[in-house]
Amino acid sequence: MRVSSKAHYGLRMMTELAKAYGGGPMSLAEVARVEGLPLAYLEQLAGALRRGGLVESTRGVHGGYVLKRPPAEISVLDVVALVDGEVAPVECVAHGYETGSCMREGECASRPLWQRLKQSIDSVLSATTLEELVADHSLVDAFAPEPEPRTADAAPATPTEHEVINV
Amino acid sequence: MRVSSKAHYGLRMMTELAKAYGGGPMSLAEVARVEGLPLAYLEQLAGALRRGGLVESTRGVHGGYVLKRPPAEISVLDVVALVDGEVAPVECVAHGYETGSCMREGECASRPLWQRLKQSIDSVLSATTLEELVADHSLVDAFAPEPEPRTADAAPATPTEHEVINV
DNA sequence: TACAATCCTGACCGTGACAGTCGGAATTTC
DNA sequence: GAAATTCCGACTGTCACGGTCAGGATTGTA
Repeated sequence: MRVSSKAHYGLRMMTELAKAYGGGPMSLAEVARVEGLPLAYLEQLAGALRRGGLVESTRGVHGGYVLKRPPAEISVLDVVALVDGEVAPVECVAHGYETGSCMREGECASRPLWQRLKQSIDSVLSATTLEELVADHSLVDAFAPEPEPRTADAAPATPTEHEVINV
Repeated sequence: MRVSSKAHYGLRMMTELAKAYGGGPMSLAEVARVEGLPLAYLEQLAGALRRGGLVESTRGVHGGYVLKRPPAEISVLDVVALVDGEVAPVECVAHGYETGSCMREGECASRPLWQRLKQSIDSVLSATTLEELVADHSLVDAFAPEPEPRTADAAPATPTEHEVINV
């Protein structure tokens, strides 16, 4: 139940491109420098994002990458799905699943659960756009130098935010 | 973004124990037979569940495992967390995370997102108990001998179930 | 025209987690 | 004592992940 750092890197790259949106293309070398990520690795991820239609590339001296759609129209899910493959907690709720290939299908007690889980994850990830990410970021820069010290030691669970699921 | 089959196995085992709840202990050999899982592997998982306080074991000829709490009071999250380790999409939102060990902390644009995601996952997983799992299951057994033949060829996605998220 | 900056591709590789096995010890019942 | 069980540690094979490398293709600039 982890987000791969591949996806994480992809997201950071896309965030940079989102910041640069409107201007000229941004080179991977620049992204790698700013974010402190290995260039050669970014090239792979960028390829996936391009093939997926999220970015456009131009070669040559002042080349680089540009978002194909405005940041507000690219969700985190779009990015993660492209670099990481489809997000599905278990094979039988994946997109291309063929009925019957699991056996246990009739007796499987937990499939509805996994479907709920996938729904929930998809919902959260598709509700956040690149625009919001860069917006949050500048916000964090502006305010909140310290992240609000808790009174007592932090409680492990946070049942107070249960309604967060109704996005 | 997958549930390991470790967690899946653990859940299947716990479901069996939930069915057997109220009677005597159930042996792993029995679980392995019924669920078609490798015994030696189950032993590892059972150990984790026992150390985590979810089950109780008795050795010897009629020994086996028993749930320590009624199925209605054990959530899927309890099980997954024990066999799989804490469920956190990314390190910096994990339970034992120490502030400052990430660097990028100030500039990190996506941490709130991961926190939302974790919340969402936790919420779904802790909302389902073992009791519900076995209940769903018997329901499936009782009705629906055939999984309702679709009229046309099955549609790949199921956008009709979007409201499934509001559980 | 040469060169430098880019994208682009495929191959390669080390490490670690996962899934699973094995052998044997300890405990209990019959 | 024998059989059924839990318990434990060590071992292993496979595979995805994270990352590197070498080189080719394309394009702007001097």
